[in-house]
Amino acid sequence: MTESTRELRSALVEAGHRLTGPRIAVWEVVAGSESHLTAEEIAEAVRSADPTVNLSSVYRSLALFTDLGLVRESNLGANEATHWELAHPDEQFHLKCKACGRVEHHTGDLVTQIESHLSDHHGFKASRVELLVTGMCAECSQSHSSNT
Amino acid sequence: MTESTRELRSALVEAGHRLTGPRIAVWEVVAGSESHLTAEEIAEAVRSADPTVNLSSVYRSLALFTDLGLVRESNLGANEATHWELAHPDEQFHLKCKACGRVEHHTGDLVTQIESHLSDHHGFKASRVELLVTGMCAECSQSHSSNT
DNA sequence: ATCTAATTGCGAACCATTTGCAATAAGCTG
DNA sequence: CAGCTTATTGCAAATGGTTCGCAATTAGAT
Repeated sequence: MTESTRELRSALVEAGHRLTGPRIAVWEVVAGSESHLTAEEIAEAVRSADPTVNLSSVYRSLALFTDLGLVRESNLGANEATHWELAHPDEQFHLKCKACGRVEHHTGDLVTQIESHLSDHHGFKASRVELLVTGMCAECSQSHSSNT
Repeated sequence: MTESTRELRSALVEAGHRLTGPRIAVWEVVAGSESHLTAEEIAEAVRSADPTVNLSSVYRSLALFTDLGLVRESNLGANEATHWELAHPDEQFHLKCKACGRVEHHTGDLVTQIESHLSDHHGFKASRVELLVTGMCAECSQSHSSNT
């Protein structure tokens, strides 16, 4: 049993759930990936290890992991399927390049600033911040412009 | 013809589109509402003026208006239908109260700060910023806590 | 090894959204 | 105003992501 599976088990057991094959498989995929994956992509990767795992189990595992705070769900654009990734704090937000399609994380204290501002001046207690910035990444801006 | 319809017409004509009944109806609803509406809600309101307007026409009108920059599409939570509202600048972001469900706008320069930071330090040129803060609004925090 | 409830696979259901197509209507043009 | 062309519409069916009901399976406790 890998280290990451051990972590999963303790999280599950603590919340009164069972450690099962499909859950382990889904977890390994999400935990082992740097990127944001759709349920279908996760299912595909899972099936390469165990072809019997069903798509609905993938969805169910992801929903459970989300509840437990193990993974994070995000919408990276209207009409796009939901993407999942390993849980990360709110301060880490998403930068999406509309040219190459890559989605990166960016960490800054700006999100924290927003939270304190809202709390201090407007009595709004933020529990979750979702920030998606769409635009052109440095590399794509270069290649799309005729430079000196 | 109302003032708002006139605005719509010039935007449509300028882009080579026609001013039609369904488009006017959809526009009046969106422009006349303070809140974020789903396509279904818009269709319902439209039908009270003209019951022959079809849901697909509502979708098509909204898609067109979005292209033209007249309305803004937003995801206010995973597994929720898309919501539309009159176009507004990025600096105006969304505050969603998880208790009362209300979605408000909040305007601040924080979004602009993020844009300049990304541009100056990371070469990332933002074209659109979507910021959704979920939490408890001032009123709900009060009523949910036993205060002094 | 046995037992029970949680979990799974499966297929069907669901919901928001999109699409193909024939019928309609907007806005020229004369 | 009538005629014409093409964009737009209504309809119904298709789509795609996600959820659900249920019988079969399996994790983990005894």
